[in-house]
Amino acid sequence: MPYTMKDVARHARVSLSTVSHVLNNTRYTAPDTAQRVMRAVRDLHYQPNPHARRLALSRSDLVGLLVSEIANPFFPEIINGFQQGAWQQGYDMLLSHTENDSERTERAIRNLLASGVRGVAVMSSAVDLTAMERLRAAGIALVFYNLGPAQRLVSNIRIDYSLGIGQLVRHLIELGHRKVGIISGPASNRTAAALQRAMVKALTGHGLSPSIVVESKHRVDGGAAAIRAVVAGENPPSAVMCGNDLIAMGAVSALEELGVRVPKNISITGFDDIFFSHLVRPPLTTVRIPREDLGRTAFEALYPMISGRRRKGTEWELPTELVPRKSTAAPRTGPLRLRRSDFSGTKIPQKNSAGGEV
Amino acid sequence: MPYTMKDVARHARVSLSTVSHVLNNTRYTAPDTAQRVMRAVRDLHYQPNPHARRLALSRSDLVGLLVSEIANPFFPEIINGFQQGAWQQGYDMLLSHTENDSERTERAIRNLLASGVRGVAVMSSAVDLTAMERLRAAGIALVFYNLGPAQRLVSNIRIDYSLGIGQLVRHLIELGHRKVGIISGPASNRTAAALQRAMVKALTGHGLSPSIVVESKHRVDGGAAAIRAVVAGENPPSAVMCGNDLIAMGAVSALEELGVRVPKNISITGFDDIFFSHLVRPPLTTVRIPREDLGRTAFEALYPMISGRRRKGTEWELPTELVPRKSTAAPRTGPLRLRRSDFSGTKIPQKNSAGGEV
DNA sequence: GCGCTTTCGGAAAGCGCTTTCCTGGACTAG
DNA sequence: CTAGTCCAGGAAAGCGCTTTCCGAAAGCGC
Repeated sequence: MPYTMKDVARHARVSLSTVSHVLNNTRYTAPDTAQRVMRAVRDLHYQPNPHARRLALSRSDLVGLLVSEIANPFFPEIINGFQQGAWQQGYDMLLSHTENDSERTERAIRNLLASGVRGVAVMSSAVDLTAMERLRAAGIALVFYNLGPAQRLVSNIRIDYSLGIGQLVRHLIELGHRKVGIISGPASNRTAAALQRAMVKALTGHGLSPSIVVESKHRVDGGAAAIRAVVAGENPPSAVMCGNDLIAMGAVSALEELGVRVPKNISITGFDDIFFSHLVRPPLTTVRIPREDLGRTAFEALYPMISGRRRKGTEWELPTELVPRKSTAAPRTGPLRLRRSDFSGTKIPQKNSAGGEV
Repeated sequence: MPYTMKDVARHARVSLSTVSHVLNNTRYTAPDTAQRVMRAVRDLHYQPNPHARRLALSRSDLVGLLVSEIANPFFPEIINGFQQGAWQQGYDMLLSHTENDSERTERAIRNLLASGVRGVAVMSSAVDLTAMERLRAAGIALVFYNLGPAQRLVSNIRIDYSLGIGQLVRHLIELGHRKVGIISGPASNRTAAALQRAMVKALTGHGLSPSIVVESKHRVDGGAAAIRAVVAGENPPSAVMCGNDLIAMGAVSALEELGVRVPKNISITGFDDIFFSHLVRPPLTTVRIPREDLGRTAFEALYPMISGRRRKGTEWELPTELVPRKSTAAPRTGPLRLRRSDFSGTKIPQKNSAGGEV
């Protein structure tokens, strides 16, 4: 059995309340009394019981982080950044993942609620907003990702897609591309829709419009299917911008099966700059979202609301940035030749453990 | 403020204790009384306060999962499997990551201890064993990964490397390889050492011995550096088995920079079968560790110890299996030609956010 | 040196739950 | 009809902490 506060009090020859006050800095205590307490704490390796503490406070030192899937390569850095921020302020993180499953989401929300988290960062746009409303109704601060506007107890972090996408489009145009296609994420996904708008707008800004727009799941298999549709059309584009890196990877794989070389015959770009995007062949030209910052910012956005400083949320914005690699090059000169697919290439599993839906 | 048990009791016109007993099934209650209670629970959407519960029980329904880094692609499936298992038995998971940082580890352990977890699965071999002893001394059940033997409160899950490695070596030999090199993980890492032994033993079983053994960090940059050392030697091997997939990916990248084609000029194999290993070019021939099972088994191993059924730990074993893909082929016929590295290839960051140290 | 304020330690209630102990009533047996 | 036996449900203590309130001692001005 670990030591309790009573043990510390006895050891330091003070009362229970004094120990608590010293530990929490909640009222002035004579220096040598405080010293005695601290000594006792150290001597006994005393650790306050967090459950008792939370019960007594009837509010916790917990903040939740809700992601869709742990296995999604988009999240790890966010988790780290968030936790770092939380720890720095003496908060603890409760990590929940929904796996895009309503039962699991339900359970996660209940858990969050019952644990008395002070705030929750919802780093997934594929999450049910009415469930979120339940949290807010319970007085829990929220921070969303690409949802607006800020309101009471709700902050919002907007990703400035236009910045990175602007650079990307300029990059493609400088390479000589004039026919650019888009494989975007599912239209039902807020983030994917916003990204697609940014892409179209950037093209329009240069007097272009997308030669084709295809929708795809944010996954490798989706990208493979989508690119087949793109190149099957007559006069396919010389460059395709994908809604995330996984789509792009799937596209590259499928193209290889079709005998189309990337970037020689067609340029492909990703989005997110997940860790593996520099490992695939060719390394992906993509746009980076500063994900560690995103996690840290998420906590920063939560903090004023949960520490009672300012209940009203605020808007945050994070930039994006082009990361040029090897999957883009000057456009091909002749027409695109496809090899009749013989299905001898890499099998791409239909259901991947690591999707990319965020 | 959420409803409390008192509210439920009032609503159901029974006493507090009856509610508790009904909820926990801890003594016989007349059917209609129980019904009334359950109705009240549903009507109020009552959720017990976990902190109060844990305080009262002075033991929690928590099990810890300790991993080294969230960002490590080795862990996501393990986390999922473990959580699944825990939830099924009504336990909750506390996820901690050490980031291979002693301060963070210390904090994680303290946290686990203070939260009163009943057991901890330590799914990282790069973790300080004396710290683990502290947990065990506190009566917390442990399950390790590739550490033996089982003892009081300590179970162990052994990965049967020999199975998959045996298949892998046979695969290489059938392709015609006779000179096989090894790039293993750091010798200081239990798991890496065990894997290396399995590789050597499998080769020996076929009358071969490794033509060269190089040690590397379990990371992409380590693999790149290691393969350079391997091919720099005279008469380099025609196939190289790597200690994990990241090493293999680094090796493939570095070889490409050197103008060496994989698998045409040299065969490279990985280990772990992380998600991305089928996405890199060429898709990696590797050996799969059933990681979701591993996570689930970790909880299963913990369960008898924490439920008081059996304090003594047990030994578990999980198989491994060859996953043949495209990074292996018949050996080259002529000598290995290197292009003088012009450093124009992909830059491989020295410090990756996602290492592979487990 | 007296009455005032200030300072700081301690007692005690309460957070929401579990669990032991007890009691009042319904039943059974003689 | 009475004594003994069950059985369902309630009262209350306690888990380890926070926080309010109280009071003793010290400090101060006059």
